[in-house]
Amino acid sequence: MTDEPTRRRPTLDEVAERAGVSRTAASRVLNNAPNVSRGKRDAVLRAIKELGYVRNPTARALATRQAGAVALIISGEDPAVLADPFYGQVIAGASTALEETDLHLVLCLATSARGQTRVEQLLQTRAVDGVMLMSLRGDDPLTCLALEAGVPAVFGGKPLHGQVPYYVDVDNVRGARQATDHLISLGRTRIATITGLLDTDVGLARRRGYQEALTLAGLPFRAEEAGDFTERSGMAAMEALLAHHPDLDAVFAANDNMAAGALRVLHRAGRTVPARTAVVGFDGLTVSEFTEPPLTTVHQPIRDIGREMTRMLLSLIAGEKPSPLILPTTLIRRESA
Amino acid sequence: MTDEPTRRRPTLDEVAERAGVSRTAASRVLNNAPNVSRGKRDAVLRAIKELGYVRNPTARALATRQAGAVALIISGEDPAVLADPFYGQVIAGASTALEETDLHLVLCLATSARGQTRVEQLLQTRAVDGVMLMSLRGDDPLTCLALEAGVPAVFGGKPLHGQVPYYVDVDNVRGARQATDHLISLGRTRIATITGLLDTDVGLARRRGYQEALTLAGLPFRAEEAGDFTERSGMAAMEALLAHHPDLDAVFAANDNMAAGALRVLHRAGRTVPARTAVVGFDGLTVSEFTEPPLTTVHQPIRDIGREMTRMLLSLIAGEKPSPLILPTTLIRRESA
DNA sequence: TTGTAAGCGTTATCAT
DNA sequence: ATGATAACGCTTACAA
Repeated sequence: MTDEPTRRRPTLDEVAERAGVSRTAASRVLNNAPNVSRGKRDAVLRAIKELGYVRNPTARALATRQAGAVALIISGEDPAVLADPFYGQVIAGASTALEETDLHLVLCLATSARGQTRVEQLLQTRAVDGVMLMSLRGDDPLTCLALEAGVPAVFGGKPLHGQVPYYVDVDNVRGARQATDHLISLGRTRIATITGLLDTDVGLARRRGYQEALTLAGLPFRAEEAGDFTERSGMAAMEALLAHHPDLDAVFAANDNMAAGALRVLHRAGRTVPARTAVVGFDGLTVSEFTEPPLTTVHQPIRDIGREMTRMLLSLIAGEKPSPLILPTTLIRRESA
Repeated sequence: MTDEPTRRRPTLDEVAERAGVSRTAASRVLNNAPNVSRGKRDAVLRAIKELGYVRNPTARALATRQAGAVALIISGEDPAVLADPFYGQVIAGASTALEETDLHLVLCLATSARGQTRVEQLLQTRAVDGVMLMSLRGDDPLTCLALEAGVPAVFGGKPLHGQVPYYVDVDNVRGARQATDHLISLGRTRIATITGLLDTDVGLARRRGYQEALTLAGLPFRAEEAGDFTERSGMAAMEALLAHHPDLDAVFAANDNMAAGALRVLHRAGRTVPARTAVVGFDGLTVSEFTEPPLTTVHQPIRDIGREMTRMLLSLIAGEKPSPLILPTTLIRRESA
């Protein structure tokens, strides 16, 4: 019972010796290879138990040339991006998917010069068996770096420029149209939008969905203000919209955070929601249930995005050629529109 | 310019050969050891550049017996814990602190049986050089496992049972008292609380702070309802409180999420905030700025918690004996109380 | 300052 | 089925 604080842990050789077999045989048992007799297998298993052997993952990694880990790389201007609960969901999805395997998840924030550098090193040294990349901005050098590094890479959301072979995305254009169409079906005719970052595919796609819906409905009114997906930017954008277009009767915000910011501004401006101004968000985060009023929003299956990115990456690592995946969005009607 | 898809990468031996020195010398340059002549160093550096050498972290790890990574382990019932933006902040803090080093961050969710098992393996195989553990429940086996595994471990928040030598925490009792005292100073006398999980130290400590404040103020009124830190539980708790104590005039919720849930219920019940019922939360998450009305809350420096846990772990890994750290909380006055 | 040689703890190859 | 033997790519005494 008295465990030494740091006793050297047994090696496979010691297990083999104790079991009276070769190290090779012991290794075979560990990797449950077929070609090992019942007797020896049992002996090895017993020795492992008696010695409390655990295999050294690093040595294994060196010999197999597999890192035993994949990375989730989150880009952005600022570590504060993680304040967005969106990422937590992606991480949860990825993490759950990895539980089936024996791969670890390493998390990288490429949100500073130093962070970028470290990600580059990660890619070049092949410290992981594959990478998932999220929230890349338009000209993010990471896109190329990842592609050129030759490690399996899947993207969360299409990067803005260039083609990437493997990605998981949602149909942002369609989602934005669902949102806008809903507002139109409510009889709104002066619908504004708070866009996301316009140097990202999501930002652009959601704006396009908004524009298409209006065009198809033959509505001439247009009013756009750019945000950056944060609540604060949503407030600023809403203030600007109100200043320039006091006659607007609805707003489509490109995500829930910005919609929440917009709601505050509308409230302070004394404009009732939805009576005077209807609001629709995008994401379906928990926050959208607890704004006042609760937000009508376009739900995207965020956990699934993380899960599917991971599965796609595993498939890629296994040498397959998976197809890109587009997940569906659904409109959730609550009280804000 | 035509890079082969998978060309074998040069080894240190090849660099050494090219530079016309021993592998040992090359290794010394890499680890910028002092004992290597200017001339050889330059030659090695040049060879590295010409060959595009990057050192293999796995081999290095095997030789140095250091994994080159630390883990952040998040416990809980359900991967959904990550929906709480709280963790994103901790991760951001940890990640930023690690940028200074060459350690990677591996993220583990011990939120399922499988997840628990994998964490155990992580600990036993020493796949990381140290671990940070968060949100441990009262009898979480992880506490002991981590302690017994003999890997450097720092806890985020004191575990409920037993003593742990290294942890970073905030003064939850004091924070809760700040909140409750504030309500008292507002003239409220029938102050209820929505507690957090009562098998965690945070949950208990914040309840204690609430109780102490009332006792010191000589207020007899008590009304408690337990939540689990989620918005939904905050709603349920608020409903129960309203049912049993319709005369309450203030609520201290043990975190912002639950406070947000409470606000919704109060609103639906037609009780104005703060006029009829004042509300104070805890955390100071972004969400607290965008509830209606914005939440008065006890801010805790979440990013700093992540950062300090990391620093403490690094210090521990370096063989030092850091002292536990208690970070301060501050009351942020907004409109809800 | 420099290099030789011996690890680090596995897995993979190839006879037997 | 079995076991030597040679990788895997780096660090680190120890000796010169």
